[in-house]
Amino acid sequence: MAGKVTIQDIANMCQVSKSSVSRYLNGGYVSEENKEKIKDAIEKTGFSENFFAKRLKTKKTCLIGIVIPRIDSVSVGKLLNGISDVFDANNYTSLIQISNLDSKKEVQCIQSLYQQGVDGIIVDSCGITKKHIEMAGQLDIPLLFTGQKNEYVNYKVIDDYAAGAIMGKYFRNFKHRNVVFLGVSESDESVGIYRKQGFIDAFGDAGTVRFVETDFSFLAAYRKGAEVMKSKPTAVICATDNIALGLMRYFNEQQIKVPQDVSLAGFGGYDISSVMYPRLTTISFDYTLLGQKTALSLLRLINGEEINLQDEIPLKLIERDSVQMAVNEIE
Amino acid sequence: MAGKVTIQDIANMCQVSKSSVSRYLNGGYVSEENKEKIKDAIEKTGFSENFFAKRLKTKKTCLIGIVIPRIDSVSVGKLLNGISDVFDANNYTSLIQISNLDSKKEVQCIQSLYQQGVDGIIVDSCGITKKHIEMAGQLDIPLLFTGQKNEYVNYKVIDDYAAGAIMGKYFRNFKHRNVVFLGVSESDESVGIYRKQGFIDAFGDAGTVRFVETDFSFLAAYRKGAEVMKSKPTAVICATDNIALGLMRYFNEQQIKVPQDVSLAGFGGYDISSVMYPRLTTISFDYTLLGQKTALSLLRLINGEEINLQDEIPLKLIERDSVQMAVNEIE
DNA sequence: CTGTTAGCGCATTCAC
DNA sequence: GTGAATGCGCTAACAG
Repeated sequence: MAGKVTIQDIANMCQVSKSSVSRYLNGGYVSEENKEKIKDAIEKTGFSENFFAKRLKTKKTCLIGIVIPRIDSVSVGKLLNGISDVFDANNYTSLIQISNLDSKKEVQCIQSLYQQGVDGIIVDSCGITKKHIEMAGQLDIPLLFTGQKNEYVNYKVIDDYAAGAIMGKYFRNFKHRNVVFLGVSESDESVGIYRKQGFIDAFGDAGTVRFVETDFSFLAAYRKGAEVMKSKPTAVICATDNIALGLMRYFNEQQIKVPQDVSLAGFGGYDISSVMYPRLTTISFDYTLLGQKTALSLLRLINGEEINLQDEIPLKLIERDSVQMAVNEIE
Repeated sequence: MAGKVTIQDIANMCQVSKSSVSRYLNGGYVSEENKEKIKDAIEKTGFSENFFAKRLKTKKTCLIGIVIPRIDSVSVGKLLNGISDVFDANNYTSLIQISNLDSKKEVQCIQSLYQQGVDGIIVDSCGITKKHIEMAGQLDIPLLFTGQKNEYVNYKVIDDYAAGAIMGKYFRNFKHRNVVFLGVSESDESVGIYRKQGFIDAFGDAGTVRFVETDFSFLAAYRKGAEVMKSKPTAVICATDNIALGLMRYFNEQQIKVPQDVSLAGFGGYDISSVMYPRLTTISFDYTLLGQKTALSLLRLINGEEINLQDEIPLKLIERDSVQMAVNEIE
């Protein structure tokens, strides 16, 4: 029965004009006396304002669009948590659309969100194409990317190159000379290129890095086990914790001991990596913080302010039990 | 620059009235000639209708509210996937709110969603309180619960009792006589009561079932390891795969072999359970299907149709490597 | 401090 | 078939 009462109704009840009610609602000048009356009437009727009318009038929709690649991913979950922390606090509601890791669908989602009248859009992208850049230029609302970066658009990302570099230096110091980097396709620039390249550059001439390509799933990594071990590496660095987990299963089956027979490391710092056995050494990304910063930045953009693209998210190497000093063969 | 063009603008361009444009948009009578002109104008300008104005006018918002307990959970992710399958296909957009496993917040989310003018709400609840029931009665839009059930509200759930029963029968047949059920608090009726009770009833007088309480996190389960093993059970049944995973870490550390020393099983059928070593025997729930059915049911409710509460989701026991026949001590 | 007035963009009578 | 007129519920000048 609620929901049908309008500000006109409560204006009538209080013998005031609806302007006064509107002012009451929006913090304008209203006499104490009327304030009381209006407050009572609102409580009694259970009145709630009509968002559509309000938005139609004010142009500010207080709606944010978010495009994510998939929903069932730990990192996306944390990112979303961070984002909603900020938007909840600022009275924005978010419309979430799922691109299913499809770049084309991603563009469609942006379109659809735009049509819904959102004030701005966050895109957790899996690959920025020319089409994305084109849209970013055409739309009259701000677009902010995360997950991937590109010089022609606004973005807020993890510093994947730096993360790779930390890991590269770590394994170099641990005297590993023959390692495998189990990574993903370069179509995902962040993980496929920057993260890998950071590792390679920092590892430098310490030894050889062989690259094996897989995707983000447990299963694919598990299946790559034999190929990974072909070169008898002393360590395997996986582009994500998930990948490490899949490989771990292969190791278990083959009775390959971690870290005695081979060291293993990942990226991500998911909860799961601390509950595996052995616990996985990894670089943790604070996706929740990334989400918060991304949301904050979008808000700035919406208000016409500038944002700082270089404001990076802290990275932390979490040393656990899956890596040991290499026992180098006599050469 | 797009987004500002209204039906009035394109009406002017075509020398027709905006009524005609509106008719064109909504499939009313328009002459072929005008149809063409309007179509061209729309394409040229990139016109898109203002959702708020439309919704203000038509009352149908085509918006659905969804309340979930957390975002970073596999089951919630799958559920959401199923839900969005259906809503995407029916041109509904969803507003998602996160309750953080807090019953009070859940009610607030429902309120907030209602105020946003959604046509209906799906609540993936972690506990239905009197407040929930009260709201369900007051609101003039349909409310559909999932995750938890209650005789006073509409719901669509997994049959947790049946799932527990399948597991109970399984362990009974496998001759286990001294087992531990590592479950969660009864405040979560579905998992805490029905799932457990189903197990106990089906296991029956085959032996003793000791109950140990934990929460849904890996870590808590890991910490309960010692308490779980105190009674030297031949099998541990965990209320979720996550819980099994946490316990597994304890077993690994303690050199307790699964399934040789103790059998282990979970509920959920998450991907992760197939990549653990040993692979976890579990009961898989099709959360995606549940999501689809839930969404479909809400649509029916919105259209004033009846829904079938008893239409259950299929359950499947997935036998893998973590359970073996009990080697019973001579008695 | 308050009421009156005028739209926001659209769908929908109702005459033509 | 089409256009003019009306109002959805609300905010924002504007004069009082």
